[in-house]
Amino acid sequence: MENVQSVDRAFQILAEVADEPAGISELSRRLDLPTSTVARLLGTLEQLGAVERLDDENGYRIGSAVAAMAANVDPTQSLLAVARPTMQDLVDLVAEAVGLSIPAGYDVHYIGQFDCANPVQVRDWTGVSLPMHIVPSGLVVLAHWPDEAVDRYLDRKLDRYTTRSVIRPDRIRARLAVVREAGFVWMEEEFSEGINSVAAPLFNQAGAVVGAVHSHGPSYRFPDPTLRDIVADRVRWAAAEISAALGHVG
Amino acid sequence: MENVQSVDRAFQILAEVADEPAGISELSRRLDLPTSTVARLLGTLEQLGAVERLDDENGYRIGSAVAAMAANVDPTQSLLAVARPTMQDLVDLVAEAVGLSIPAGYDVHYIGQFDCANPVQVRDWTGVSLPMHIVPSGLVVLAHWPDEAVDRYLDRKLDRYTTRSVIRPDRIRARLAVVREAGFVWMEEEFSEGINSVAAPLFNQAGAVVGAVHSHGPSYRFPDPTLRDIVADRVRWAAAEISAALGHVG
DNA sequence: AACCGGTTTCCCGCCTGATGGGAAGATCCT
DNA sequence: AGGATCTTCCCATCAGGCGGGAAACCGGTT
Repeated sequence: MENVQSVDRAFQILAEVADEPAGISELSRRLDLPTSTVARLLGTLEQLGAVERLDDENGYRIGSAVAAMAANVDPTQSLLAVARPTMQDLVDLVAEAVGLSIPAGYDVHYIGQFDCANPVQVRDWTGVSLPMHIVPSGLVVLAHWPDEAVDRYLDRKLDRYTTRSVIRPDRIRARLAVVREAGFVWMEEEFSEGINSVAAPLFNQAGAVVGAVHSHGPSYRFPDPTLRDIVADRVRWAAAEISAALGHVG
Repeated sequence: MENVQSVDRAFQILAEVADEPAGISELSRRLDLPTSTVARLLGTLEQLGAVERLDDENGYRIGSAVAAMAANVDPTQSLLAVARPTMQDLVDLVAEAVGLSIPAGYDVHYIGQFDCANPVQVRDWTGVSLPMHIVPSGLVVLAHWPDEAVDRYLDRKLDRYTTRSVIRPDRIRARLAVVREAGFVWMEEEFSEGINSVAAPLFNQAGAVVGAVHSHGPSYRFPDPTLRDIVADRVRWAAAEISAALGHVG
């Protein structure tokens, strides 16, 4: 399939400008296009509201028309798209599969997974929903809910998935306090025999928890006892990175 | 300034698809373009990730690449862009100036105003920040904060702006309960002599309050006593509309 | 199986309109 | 004032976008 050159180039420019604002000549250098071409395309994009001129210095930034269109994107896809680059980095950093999930009622819903190169790996849980107290992705979400909401969650029958599942409300509460403090949590074979997992929470611009990043692998090799803290740190780093991309500060 | 035709058309398509998903021939009819042209442009947009094919039926929806780029838009601009069409409708419905604000610490920050045709109008407050208890935009935000946060807010010196300003914590608390119930609030000359205002809260996809819509006008004519409830209803409608565009459900 | 209205995909010759070089203008340093 | 670096404008050239139309495709109906 052939592409329309000018549209292709317009989006190259848009992507570049979205990444960080720039002027005509800088873009022309970065994309290796004639300045006049970049100027013309930018002019068109500006008139469409896809880019806006910076008021202080000269240059362009991504415009509000893009935001207006993005409002109609499926929020799940949107989160995935924002998270993708960081998730891919994380796969390399922890050398195990990493996944993304969002809260859905009393469950966490797995919306994406990025696998590692290792031939032995945990199956892809994308599309599956699980109770929050059973998986670390759920626990980190729960840890940032208001007390009343947590009360409501715990005031129901809590399923056990393995012999190691923690289902006593008071013990879960104690865990939540620890999680809030640490910013991540490890869970070992509490959801399924043979799988360990670690997760950290994602926050949006308003400071609300909107999902979680996790990494999981077969318990015989994950986590390597000497790397336990390092892996957790990297997952937490990825979560912070994605939160920042969502507009979260601090 | 001349525009690049193909880029222009690509964005027409994108805007149309963002508004609601559609197939090639439908778009070609709506935009009055040859189907082959629409097909070619859509093909390019698809490859760029700007649109995605619907999996069930045939047709396209807005793609995640747009969301990824939109992540870097200034959130203020983004909210304004999403709200703009509704705000403009609201101006016509209430025949007074309407404005948009976001919470910023203990203040609300006015980020945009749309004026009415009337020659006598309230000045544009864009860029100004005011304490939450002084303006209805603030009160509706406060009404949806967790109790602890409200406690912290009220446990400070609360400024008075006019003789009618309400600054007693217990009276503010009582108001918040009413606001939570009603979904809007009127305030008359509590911020400035001669200005009345009504506001309703905006919620995002996660259900958190992210701002407010208000309408304000000179107290000698606004609100018309017989239209008081109707105006409030319309402001509430606009807020619901914008919240829906932000992904809020219910 | 053959038909049919709707779709999407593909092809290709035409000529528009995008392209890019270069000049002129603007802006900012030193 | 001069030079460096940017943006804006102009214009001849021809690449490449254009659109008509044919072919393939897809469900539903007889």
